[in-house]
Amino acid sequence: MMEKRTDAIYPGALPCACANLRRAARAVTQLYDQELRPTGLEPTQFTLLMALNATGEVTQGKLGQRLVIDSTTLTRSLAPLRARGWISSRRGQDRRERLWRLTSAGRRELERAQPYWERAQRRLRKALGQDEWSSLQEVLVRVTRATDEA
Amino acid sequence: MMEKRTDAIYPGALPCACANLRRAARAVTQLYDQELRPTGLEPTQFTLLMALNATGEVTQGKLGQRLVIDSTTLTRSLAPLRARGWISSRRGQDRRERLWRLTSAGRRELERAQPYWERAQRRLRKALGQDEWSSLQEVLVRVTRATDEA
DNA sequence: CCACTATAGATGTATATACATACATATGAG
DNA sequence: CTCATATGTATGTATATACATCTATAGTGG
Repeated sequence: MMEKRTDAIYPGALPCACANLRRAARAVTQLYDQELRPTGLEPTQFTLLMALNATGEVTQGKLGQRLVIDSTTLTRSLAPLRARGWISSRRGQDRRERLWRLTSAGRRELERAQPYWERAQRRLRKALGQDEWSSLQEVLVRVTRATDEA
Repeated sequence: MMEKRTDAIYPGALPCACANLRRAARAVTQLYDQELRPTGLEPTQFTLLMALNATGEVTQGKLGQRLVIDSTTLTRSLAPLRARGWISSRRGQDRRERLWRLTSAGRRELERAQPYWERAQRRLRKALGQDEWSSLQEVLVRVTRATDEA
């Protein structure tokens, strides 16, 4: 179990932007993971269900672009969700493509998990304050876009 | 290989702060990984060398607190660095503890890799602009701290 | 139609990461 | 001092993640 960090080293800025970002991602992932625990969903799995719910049927490649996940990584990340019947796929007109969509069981699962996710969101937003929360979201989108132009 | 995202879906904000953060971390990690490739170091490995250089000799637990990495995760993440002779460890007064430090070979390795890391830093800073770069670093530190209080 | 080349995804392999649990050592109540 | 409990790390197991490479399919110039 991760120890509370408060009483020892209070994480200061790291000189490396990548290290800073990864560290924050670990910290926040742990918070969301904790809240989502009762649902049995990993944060990543919840994100995939939510993304498919938002996009509707979408190819593996486009889903990867939206989430900045290598499309070959998705081959494996999506497999357990399919195994549980929450998503399904079919071949597209272009038979190389795989089109994914949420099943109705998947939609129900997403709805079941949503309150736990909302609790995580509220918990972080409250600890951060509304202003920081907003600027976090904005700067993250800009960073994500910037890497594409860099 | 990750595809350029520009010409298809331009990553918009995700409703989930955790998903946003993880996505940005993936994007930025790929940029740093690309620049660090010639050195043979993974971004995480570079971060560990840099952190040990900054702290001097430190226990595994404290190192984990600083980087928000579970200390048992470090058991495995540090192993390859020790195998290559860049770090070494000894037992502390408290014999349960393991104290880690950079070797002189490790310091040389860090110096060798530094220019590549700096290239990555410059590349991201340039794409982001100085203001966004600064606010990124600040908000990330606050988020990391907030999870400890949340 | 045919040979090239390009693209979508699958598979092999490796690192990063956490949690549950196990083990060794420390520490405090008596 | 001695036992009960707490703490630091190691190990078993699982997910997340990427890249290199492979295969199947698509698109293109002749």
